[in-house]
Amino acid sequence: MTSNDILFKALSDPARLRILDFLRKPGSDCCTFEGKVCACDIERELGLSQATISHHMKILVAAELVAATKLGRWMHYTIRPETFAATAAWFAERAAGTAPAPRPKGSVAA
Amino acid sequence: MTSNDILFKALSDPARLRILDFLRKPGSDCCTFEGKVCACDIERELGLSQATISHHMKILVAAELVAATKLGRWMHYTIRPETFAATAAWFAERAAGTAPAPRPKGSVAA
DNA sequence: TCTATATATCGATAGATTTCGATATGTCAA
DNA sequence: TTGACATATCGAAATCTATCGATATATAGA
Repeated sequence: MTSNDILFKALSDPARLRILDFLRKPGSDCCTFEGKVCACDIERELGLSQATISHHMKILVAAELVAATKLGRWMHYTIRPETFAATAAWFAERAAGTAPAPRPKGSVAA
Repeated sequence: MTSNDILFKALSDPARLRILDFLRKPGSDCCTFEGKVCACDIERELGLSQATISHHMKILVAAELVAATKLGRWMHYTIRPETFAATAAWFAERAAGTAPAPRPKGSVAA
């Protein structure tokens, strides 16, 4: 599996897309603080079991879409903008029809 | 299923990613003509059965990643750059951390 | 240390997905 | 119309995935 395979597999589940959306605009309940969202918030937002949320977060972190930091008992999650930016470039490249190998540097249309 | 779900599911299979790559830089064999690739070329390139390729192409077309045109007995496939551009914007939006709803028009960082 | 809480892991199950061979459909050329 | 070829669809097998309850691990507080 390439890292692209891992990335797109991570994005290919509706629950995980909802999690990414929630990380962008979390509510002001519970442990959420300064855009850092804890797992229990996500669990309540999605209505899935704790085990399932833990599983999804592991996949999102492995795909480098989300960063995880442990604060005491809580895990706090945030979007990783670099990965989104790199993926935006991947799509922009293909939208522009340019081949990946023989491209002059700096020409990514992102 | 939203159209994003369909799109990301279409991208979440290694065989389909290889097909998208091949559509960008097809060889000069067989029916390939002016960047239009026929199903038999893809079949030979990937080493999968004809039924499997047909299945994958259906998914890529449904996700609007690929356009299909029938020429006589042959199906010719091409990348749909609009979809890649729109998806690039989707990622760029999230890389920039902007929310989708209350955003002034024209501020997408793509 | 003991208890409560937050998250991770395990094992199982239901449902989805990939893949194939077989067959159907559609199109061109005799 | 008939035969050959390209692609689509069908039905089945194997594998993968999402989900859960149960349990383990880790941390904070008493």
